[in-house]
Amino acid sequence: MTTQSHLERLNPEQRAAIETTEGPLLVLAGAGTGKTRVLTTRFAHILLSGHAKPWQILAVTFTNKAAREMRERISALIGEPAEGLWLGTFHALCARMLRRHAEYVGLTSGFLILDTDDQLRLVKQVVEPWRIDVKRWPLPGLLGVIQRWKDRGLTPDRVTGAEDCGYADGHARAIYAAYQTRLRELNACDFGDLMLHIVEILRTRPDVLEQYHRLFRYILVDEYQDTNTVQYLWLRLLARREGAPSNICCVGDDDQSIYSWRGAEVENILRFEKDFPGAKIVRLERNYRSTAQILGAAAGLIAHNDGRLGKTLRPGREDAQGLPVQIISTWDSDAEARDVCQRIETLRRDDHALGEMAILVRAGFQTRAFEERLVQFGIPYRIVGGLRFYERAEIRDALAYMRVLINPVDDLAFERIVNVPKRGVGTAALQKLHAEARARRSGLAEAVESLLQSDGFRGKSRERLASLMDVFSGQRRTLEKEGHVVAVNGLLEDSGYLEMWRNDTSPDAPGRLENLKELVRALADFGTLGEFLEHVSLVMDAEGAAEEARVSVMTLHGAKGLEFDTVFLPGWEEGVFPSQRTLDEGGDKGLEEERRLAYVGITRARHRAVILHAASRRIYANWQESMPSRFLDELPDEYVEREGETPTRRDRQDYSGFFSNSVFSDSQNSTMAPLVAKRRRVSPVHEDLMNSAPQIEVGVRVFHQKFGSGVVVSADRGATEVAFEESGTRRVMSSYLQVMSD
DNA sequence: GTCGTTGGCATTTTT
DNA sequence: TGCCAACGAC
Repeated sequence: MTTQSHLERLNPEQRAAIETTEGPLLVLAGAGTGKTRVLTTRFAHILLSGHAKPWQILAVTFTNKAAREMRERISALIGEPAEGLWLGTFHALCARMLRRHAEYVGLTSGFLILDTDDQLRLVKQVVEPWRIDVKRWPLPGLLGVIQRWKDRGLTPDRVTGAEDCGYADGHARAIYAAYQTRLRELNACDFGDLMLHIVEILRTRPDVLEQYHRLFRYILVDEYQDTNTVQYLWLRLLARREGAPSNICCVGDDDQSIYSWRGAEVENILRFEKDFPGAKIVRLERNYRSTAQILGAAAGLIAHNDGRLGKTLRPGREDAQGLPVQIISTWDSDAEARDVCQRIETLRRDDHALGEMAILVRAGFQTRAFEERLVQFGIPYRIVGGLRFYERAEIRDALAYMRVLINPVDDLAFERIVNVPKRGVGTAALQKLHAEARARRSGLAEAVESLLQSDGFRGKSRERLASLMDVFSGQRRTLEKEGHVVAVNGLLEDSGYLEMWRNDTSPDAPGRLENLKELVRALADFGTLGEFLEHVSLVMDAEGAAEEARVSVMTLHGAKGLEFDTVFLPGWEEGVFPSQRTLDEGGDKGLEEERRLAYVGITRARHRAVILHAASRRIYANWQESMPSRFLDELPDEYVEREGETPTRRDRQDYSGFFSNSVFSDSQNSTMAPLVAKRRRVSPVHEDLMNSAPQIEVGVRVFHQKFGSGVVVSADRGATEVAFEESGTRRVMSSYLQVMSD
């Protein structure tokens, strides 16, 4: 096996990114520039050229999917299974390290990893002495505050008073400390702790750090732009070795940083050269995915952001000429969905695979409209995202049963299942249980046994709880004798859990049973139940069933890293995209992140990108007028084609009042926009209309298709405020108003 | 303790 | 508009 063969068919930049093995290296990899290929080939290159043994390379990703893909591709390159590598997600790798040194942070190596439900249950307990008004300070928000601190590498003692920003009346820091104490008592970690604890250990135990410095000769990091502060600290601790070069290679794209709200710090990538002196930077700019038009449109858009490291995607393919990016204006969100479906239909007739089309939305609520239409059109689709496999209630329940099986003092799990199926244990009984457990200084399960003996339960609930405890002890014996698959089957059966779903008449019950079957099937792939649970808490994700011929509907965030022949990008309207909330909370930074999200969206497309916006959108209960997104104006004209145009911001002034006595009679039939005019090609008829249009002024009576008649309260450029008779005062676009002649 | 009703509410979510 | 959570009635 020669190294050379792997370096063939790489462009010079990719080659440089692979062959520059020594010293810090930042690979700025634009969308579709062969990032994964570089990462995996680099890994293989280091191995095959004898620079390091497999276990001396640390390779970090964010998602399990990325880790899996990398592992597979490395296997293919080196011609053997890639096992025993330090390759995985930040969290999985940290968990692995933490199991080795858990005692330094007051845990044992068998610590439990909590899911979000557990966290909530725990914080609920912890917060009690503070008598927090949970209406004002919802607990998930409190957990969010704590999580942000953990993202930044702040243990409770590192949180300053000023940081305690007032959530929960300034008690957040104290609650955080108490929460951490409880976790320790339970020998448990939440996700944030996996990073936080190991960083704390590396910070305070030079001997441990030294151990890893000797171990890891090379570090590879994927999606560096998405790292948060703890992750950055962890990498920096590991990479900066005394008297040796920092062989850290970070691959990322500052233009695709879209997770700041989860604690990601774009600054990490922007600062790379300062953090790692002598760093080299390689830019991958040749895009092998998209047509020149798509790249041009995306480049024009992202150029509006400041503070970029700077990178311009160039078409890398010969056949890169293609269609312009289409911008479609529609009357309302229904028409938008209909339009997309019709286009999908047309493409399908022309033999385009449905699996190669995607509808990428800004927010989850947008999917519903598409779902309905797709059903109506009979187009197979799948909603990607939503609840992942292990987040489903039945899976969590089953896992909780398993956790109690191998660990009778796992109170969080026990609390979850003690009354599922119903065993007559409500809040009162639960409180009694907690009291008993506290008194005996034992777990809840033991408290149940104790109360059963002392007649603490009556009637049916006594019977059922006794039976539950018997099932657990019985299946624990089975576990030893016949293994975990048999034991778990027995447990779920005898506890009545499966029966509960069989008796459930709701339409999703069969699906849930199917999921449970799937879960039990997966058990067999693991040697022990403990291994399985570890895997599940860190790694298990919905491995989508083989790529079917379905249109994908997902959020822009969810689409990162994917590509499709055709991408539909609906809802490009001010307030929706860019999202009003981001604008309010994040200001200019927020806007830039939204723009990056738009950039991510466009660059998912290989051949066709279709952007849509609607003039009127139903959000929850009511219709809202919406302006075209400013991003539409930022797309360079030479790469786009506008159709069914409503005025964009740029020409709103010219067009306002434009349609007074007209026009949009057949909004229902037409998937075209209400306005027939095409940009920059205003016909004489239209000009005529424009000139003769009565002015919309304050006090004028107007009519609006959706809101009926009303009186203009204020008029300002395109946006006009109208007091409607039926629906109150609203801001609407004046081009949708007809002036009523008295 | 369970069931039904009401009222608040509603981005993005790699682990 | 539709969902979930918290509360009140049996």
